Amino acid sequence: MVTISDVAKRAGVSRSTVSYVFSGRRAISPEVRARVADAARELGYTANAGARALRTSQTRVIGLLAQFLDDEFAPAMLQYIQGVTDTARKLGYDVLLVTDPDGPAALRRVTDSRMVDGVVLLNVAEDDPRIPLLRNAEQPGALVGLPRDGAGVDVFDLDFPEAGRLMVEQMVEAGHEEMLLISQPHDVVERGGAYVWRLRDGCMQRAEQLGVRVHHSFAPSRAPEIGECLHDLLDEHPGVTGLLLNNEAAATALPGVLHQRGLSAPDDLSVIGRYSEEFARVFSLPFSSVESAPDFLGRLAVQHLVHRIEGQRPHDSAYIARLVAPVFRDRGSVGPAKRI
Amino acid sequence: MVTISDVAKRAGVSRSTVSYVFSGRRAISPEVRARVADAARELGYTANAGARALRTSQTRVIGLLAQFLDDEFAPAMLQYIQGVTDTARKLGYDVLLVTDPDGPAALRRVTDSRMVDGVVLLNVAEDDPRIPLLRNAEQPGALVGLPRDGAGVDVFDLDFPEAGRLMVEQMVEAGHEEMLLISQPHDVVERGGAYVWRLRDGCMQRAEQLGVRVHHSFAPSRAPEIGECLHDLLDEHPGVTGLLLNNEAAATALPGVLHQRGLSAPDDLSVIGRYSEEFARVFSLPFSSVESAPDFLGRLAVQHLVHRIEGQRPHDSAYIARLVAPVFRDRGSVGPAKRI
DNA sequence: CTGAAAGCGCTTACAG
DNA sequence: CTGAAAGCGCTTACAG
Repeated sequence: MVTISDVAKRAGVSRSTVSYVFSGRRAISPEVRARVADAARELGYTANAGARALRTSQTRVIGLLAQFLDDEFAPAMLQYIQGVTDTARKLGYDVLLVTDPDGPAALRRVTDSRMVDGVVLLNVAEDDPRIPLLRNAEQPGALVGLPRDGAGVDVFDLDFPEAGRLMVEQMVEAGHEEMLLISQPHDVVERGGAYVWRLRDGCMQRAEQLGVRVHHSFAPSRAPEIGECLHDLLDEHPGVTGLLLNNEAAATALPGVLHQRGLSAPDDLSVIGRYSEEFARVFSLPFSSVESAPDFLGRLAVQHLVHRIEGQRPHDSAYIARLVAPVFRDRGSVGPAKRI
Repeated sequence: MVTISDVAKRAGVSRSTVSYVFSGRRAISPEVRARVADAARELGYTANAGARALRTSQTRVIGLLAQFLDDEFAPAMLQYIQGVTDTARKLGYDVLLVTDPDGPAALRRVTDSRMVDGVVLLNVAEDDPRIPLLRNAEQPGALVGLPRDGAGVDVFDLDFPEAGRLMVEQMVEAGHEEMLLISQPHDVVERGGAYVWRLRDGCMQRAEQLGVRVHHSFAPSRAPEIGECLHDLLDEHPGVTGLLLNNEAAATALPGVLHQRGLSAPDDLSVIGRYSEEFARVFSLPFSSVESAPDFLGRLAVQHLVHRIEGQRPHDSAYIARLVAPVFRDRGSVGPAKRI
């Protein structure tokens, strides 16, 4: 292994000079600079990350705590992860991906041991047990997902109530008066997945204001159960003319279900989902949707986290809670209301 | 920040004793052990990862080099990543997820700086430029994917030629004589994605032996292009009674295409895909398939890597190249041959 | 413009 | 059974 001493010896300078050549924190004569650069290149020198971390208390690594839960849809999670890793790399950080089912233990491990300079939390629950730990950690934290108490961390999430309102408005504008909202499984709510009822409440509130009816149901997030459930729900609600989906698995299963029933959107039924453009593309989903912006949220979280890490924003300056406005993406699946 | 010195002071022992209590590498009297444990707990001590790495030359981190390429299907990649992270954690390792588009630079960065104890490479190309670098690195490496020259690293992959043969055999057994194999886009082959032609050659060879005909076509890996392409291919090959899919996007788009044409499997057309059980579940794919075993391959790679890291297998002892036998998963989409 | 030295927080051979 | 000391490879205040 080649160390800074090897480079110094070969270039005929001190170790500190080598260090300064790389950091640029000191004026170095052109000749010395060149000698050092040559020596480093010839020997293939790269600074030892552990030594540098020990000395500077900086690892240039961000911890990403993500879980692939049974009741959530893994491909949807992936997009947040991509947003985080891509942005981190652009800002010069690597990502430690921690998927340990015991989130609090994993968080403590990576922060206490100082493996990371900051942490991004995904799958945030309303009373997420990781948040108090993160608040007490010396590293800053950013969440994707809105908890009850986001003090001490920066929070980024989709404005789910607004997403719910938007869905209803789009349907009502097209003349619908009876809709069905299909949410994630109730397990997600029990686990503290607040986005489920936040979107639902937005729907219900707007529906009341506009004098229309929205039924609500939790539904499985796995195939094939979700398909059967969709059939049952359609049977139970013959008056429904519009479907609102806050459940990615339901969105992916719906084309097959409609086919089996000989229905199509928007001719027989209008549909609006809540998922990202990329998700729609990957799953060839033909439904209009409210954009969930996972890549954007991941990017925001990392950008603000790096700001705090690098001290542009002091550790205790005002914390952000930013709700991203949902955007409606029209794919033509909302038409006039028709009883099936 | 609480260090080993703080614990030593509080427990009234030397720093070395504290260290030995944690490592268990030395007999410690029960009283001292208890005092140290109490002090550590009270102060919330965790060893500094950078200091430990510097001293021991071990980080307990595995580098995972993965790319989300446009011409491959991201949700399929995810399963390899899950296999790797889950297994790593079970064996006591964290995972540094590196998705940098410049693979060689990223690999050099994480190995030369000693951020990781070993590396797993995904998206392995036939002449992957990362492999010579990995061979020269001091850390061991494991690949998921078969390169032309796997010397110096452990290699794990599905036995793709056998997968191709198996697909043909299953079809022929059901009476099919004219099939169409739909592969990943040609870009993947150009990039060195050897599995594409390995599976194809297996198909073709077995087809010749059995005296049947297999057409072949590259197809896009993105929606909606893949859907149109499937329509065109079915138009072009009216004599085909069996479809073989080595293209995940094609598998996910096919149900919609069949529906649009008023066809169903296996009544009108028999279908066999190449994807994992989990993938079939997530995308509700009704087609029989040859299992691609991403979780198993990820697990194997990590297990062998950790073996090398921990010295159970010396760095230069015989390298493994293990091809996992494909398994046929019958979902009932192969029936008697019928001209459409 | 450059160097010698201290010290970050650990682990482990050496000594008792 | 326990401690004092060396040293891993860096960076940076101190000194010139």
